Amino acid sequence: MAKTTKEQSGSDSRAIAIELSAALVAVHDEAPKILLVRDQGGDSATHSQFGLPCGPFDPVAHRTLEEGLRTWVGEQSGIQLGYAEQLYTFGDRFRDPQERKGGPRPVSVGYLALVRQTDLRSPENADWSDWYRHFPWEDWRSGPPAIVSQVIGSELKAWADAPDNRADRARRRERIDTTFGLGDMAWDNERVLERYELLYEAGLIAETVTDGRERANPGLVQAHTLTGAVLIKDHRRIMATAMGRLRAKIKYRPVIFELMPPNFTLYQLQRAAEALAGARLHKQNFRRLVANEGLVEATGQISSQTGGRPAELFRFRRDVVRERPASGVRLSVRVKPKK
Amino acid sequence: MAKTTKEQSGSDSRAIAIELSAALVAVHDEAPKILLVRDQGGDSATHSQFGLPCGPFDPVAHRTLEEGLRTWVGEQSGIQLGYAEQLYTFGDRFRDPQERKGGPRPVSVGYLALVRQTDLRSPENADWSDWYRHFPWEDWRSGPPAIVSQVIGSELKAWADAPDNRADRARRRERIDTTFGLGDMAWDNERVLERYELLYEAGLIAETVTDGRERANPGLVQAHTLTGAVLIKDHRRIMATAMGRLRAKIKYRPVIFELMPPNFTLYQLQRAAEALAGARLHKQNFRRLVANEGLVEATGQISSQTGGRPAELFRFRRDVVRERPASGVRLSVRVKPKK
DNA sequence: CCGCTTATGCTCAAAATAAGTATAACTGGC
DNA sequence: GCCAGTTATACTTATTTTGAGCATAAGCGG
Repeated sequence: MAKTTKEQSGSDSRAIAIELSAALVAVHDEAPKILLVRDQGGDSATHSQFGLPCGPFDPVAHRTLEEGLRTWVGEQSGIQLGYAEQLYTFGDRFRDPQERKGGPRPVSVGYLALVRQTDLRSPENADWSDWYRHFPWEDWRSGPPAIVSQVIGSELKAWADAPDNRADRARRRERIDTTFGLGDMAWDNERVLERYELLYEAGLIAETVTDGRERANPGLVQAHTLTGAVLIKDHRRIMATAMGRLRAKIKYRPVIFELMPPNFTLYQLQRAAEALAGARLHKQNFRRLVANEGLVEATGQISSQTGGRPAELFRFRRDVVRERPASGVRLSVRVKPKK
Repeated sequence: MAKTTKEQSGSDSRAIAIELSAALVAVHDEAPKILLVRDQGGDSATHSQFGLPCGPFDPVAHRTLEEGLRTWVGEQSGIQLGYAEQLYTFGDRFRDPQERKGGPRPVSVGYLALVRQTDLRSPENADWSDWYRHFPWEDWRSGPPAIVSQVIGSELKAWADAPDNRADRARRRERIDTTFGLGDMAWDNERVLERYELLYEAGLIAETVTDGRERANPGLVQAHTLTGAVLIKDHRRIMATAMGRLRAKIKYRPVIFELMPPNFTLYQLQRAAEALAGARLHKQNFRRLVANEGLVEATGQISSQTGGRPAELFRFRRDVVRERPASGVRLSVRVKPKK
């Protein structure tokens, strides 16, 4: 063959490799889950063995990018994807440490996919991991997470005070306030990626180190273990993108039903919404909203698994997609815990 | 070199070429504009010579995808991009007719970029073209466009009636109603891509033919000239994606100011919003909205170019990005023309 | 000064939202 | 069987946001 070993191993600096990667999201036991697969050999740089299901795009076998993605996910997890949407294409230099060793430039097309509770098996070499294990600062369901006030807050302040230039310090402080909802700013649950990137720049998560960036604050070695479980390569960034997109999307499209079983109580639905949003919702208003939008219809069946008064089971009204294309679960996020 | 001619010319069926393409949008004279560049040689399949500025991604020269895009746009149009965001990555087989002749699989990362009126020069080999020349059915500023009622409506009906299967016919009718806002459905100005794709499938636009798909209705040869000006390859699809995204985004992020000069009257701002949205807005409510959101501040200057009472000039308040990160020009689209 | 145009301030009703109160219907413990 | 605890569901109330329009202000050309 004309192909040289050099090219096959991808050490041609002009080489590009397109990878397809998927953030598979499900909700189980009131917790949002993401599917991780064990990487063969692991990524010595991040000390992580887990990453998102992914594989190279094959222009011969794959008619579309999405088809390729479905194939890889099926192969690696045994799951036949339902809902999937393209998220973002990641192409920054050195996304993958392998590139420094002469590997090809890795360009990754990331997808968000939603998996129904009922399709939730744990396949070989794959596991459903709690979202918030990787982003502990994103879960505000029982008030401001401890990690924000205890670790992130003070360490970010140190980072903000580091520059010699007064204006730079002000800019950093401002950015911290907006992304983390400090001062008189409100916490915006959609800014997942911005928060991740801020922590990255501030050197508060493990990826900063493994990517060979200068650490802002050298005293933080174990802080990494506090700031969430790491994935290989930049997969945690992809995950942050997926999370932000999903939190935004459930507000204006009825995608949350892609995660629910066929029949559910309104409270189960609310729990799922809360799990994704990372915040509590007002129960009565939530059900009024869902009802008024015509998103669900009663089945007549009753569930007595609730622990209190039995609840009626509902199902998603597929018609709404037709009737009111732009409906979703607009949630008024309440950040303060119930007293 | 180990590279074979075969590989260099890209006729290896496993080859992939990443292209970066940009939809540069501006507003001028109350019309939305998009920058088109002349393609060397033209695209014989579509009989179009124009397309979006684009170029191959170079993993050596380009540190990020966006950087590569900025380089190409600068080279082809002389414009230094300001605001730019990634849109979507297009990778379907045969996006580019060249692929049938053994060319590499073209994967294109599309961007939406906003250009300020003041930066609006017409560069060599490039031209600002009216959006609605390519999507005549999208402009509802003076009521339902003639093309929808006269051509598209009836032709789509024919397409819907074509299948033998009753259920298929119903599905098609339903889809037409939702995407084009017929029946009791409302016109949703964001569904630009869905409308484009429906017309594509129905064989009502030139791309259907050039892509080698079966034509649903062979009597439509000149209808193509009615259904908007074509671009090379799938660039009109990228443009539809950009348009839809922009229409959605101005409602919740203050991106519209990326298109405005530093100082403007509120009516100029409204005109720009209307040009993008393709619909008229209620004037008093628009200014109340903009004022209440704190998006603008008065400059004290007065413009007497208005043709009536002089208007005060305003400027964008950059602070809002900090204070209210999620604000935009929420526009209640009024589709019916003023009587 | 008149008729035309656009700017701007203000009102008013309808709808949507946020935050409750009140009551209903189940469970388990005794 | 009754009570405390738990969840479900109906309804109320105040506030805010929207959609639509009236009225007046301030320029222009004649």
